[in-house]
Amino acid sequence: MKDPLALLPGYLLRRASTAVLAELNQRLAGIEINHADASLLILIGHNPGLTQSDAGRMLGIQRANMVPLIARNEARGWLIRQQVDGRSQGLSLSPEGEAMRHSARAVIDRFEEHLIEGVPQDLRPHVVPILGYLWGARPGQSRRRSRP
Amino acid sequence: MKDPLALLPGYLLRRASTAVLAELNQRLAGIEINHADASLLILIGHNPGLTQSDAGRMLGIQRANMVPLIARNEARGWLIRQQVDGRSQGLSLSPEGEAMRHSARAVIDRFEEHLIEGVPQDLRPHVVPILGYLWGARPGQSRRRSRP
DNA sequence: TTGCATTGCTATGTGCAATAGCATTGAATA
DNA sequence: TATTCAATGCTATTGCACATAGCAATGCAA
Repeated sequence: MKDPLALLPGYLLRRASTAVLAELNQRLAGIEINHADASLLILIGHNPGLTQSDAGRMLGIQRANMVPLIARNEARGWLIRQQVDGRSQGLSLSPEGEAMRHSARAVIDRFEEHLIEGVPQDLRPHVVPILGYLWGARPGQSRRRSRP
Repeated sequence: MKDPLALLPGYLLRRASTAVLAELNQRLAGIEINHADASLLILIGHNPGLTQSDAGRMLGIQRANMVPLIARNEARGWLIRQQVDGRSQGLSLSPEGEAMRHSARAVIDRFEEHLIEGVPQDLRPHVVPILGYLWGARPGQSRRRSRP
């Protein structure tokens, strides 16, 4: 009953990701939000006026899939859109959105702390860099591609 | 235009996972298989006679979701089930399944190698352990839980 | 001004994971 | 041994994340 997959970084990455995401969402459910909405609020909070398309690019979400995400957060009273262009809309947080962003941020910070505690102390400084390399090293998936 | 999420392990983990998985599937598409089926074949190849439920537990897939997975791989002529019990079925690979497992394994090994090349040499030994900790440290998601 | 890229959007399909429930079967216990 | 309980494989359904194709309106650049 051995697991021939347990040494494959790709496999471990996927298993770790789903497990970690599941627990994060479980915690975020306590304040009635999910990780996608929380990420959006945090991103907009740090970059008010950001365009819907730009936000999608930074979050790795396609334009088409941004529509329900933005609509949902606007309907919840967290997001405000204002036309900057004939086509672009600048996004910003309402006061309620700002409050929610703070709450989410607190939950996430607590969770990240808990997460890192599962890693032996001497390896902790390497966690973020390694994940960054695993992500950023993907050619064609780079964070700074200009044309899809 | 700064990214306030870029330092969060949980966020990085998710982004890295989706990016890596996408590229792996792209490569596996070259031999007409996806990562889920490939994982199954590799697992069964190393553990012939494994039960459908056991395989699901090892792969983190629920019983209900194993049904189409097994059926698909049986329909492809890769998997063989034989009743060991009135209820359990032992899984094993057909010769074609064995061949496909080898091909998949080769693609995956090449990919993992490519993946690890994106990580600076001095950090490489830490990749698998860190991912293991991030995964295995999840309480309630442990690899060795007996009851769901 | 005319061609082209961008933006936000609709519609749609696919794959993965989760839940609830079911009949059959095996195992443990009284 | 008979009864209870858990496990197995399955159906049916749901929700979510992600992808593609296409569209009208708009901005930009040659």
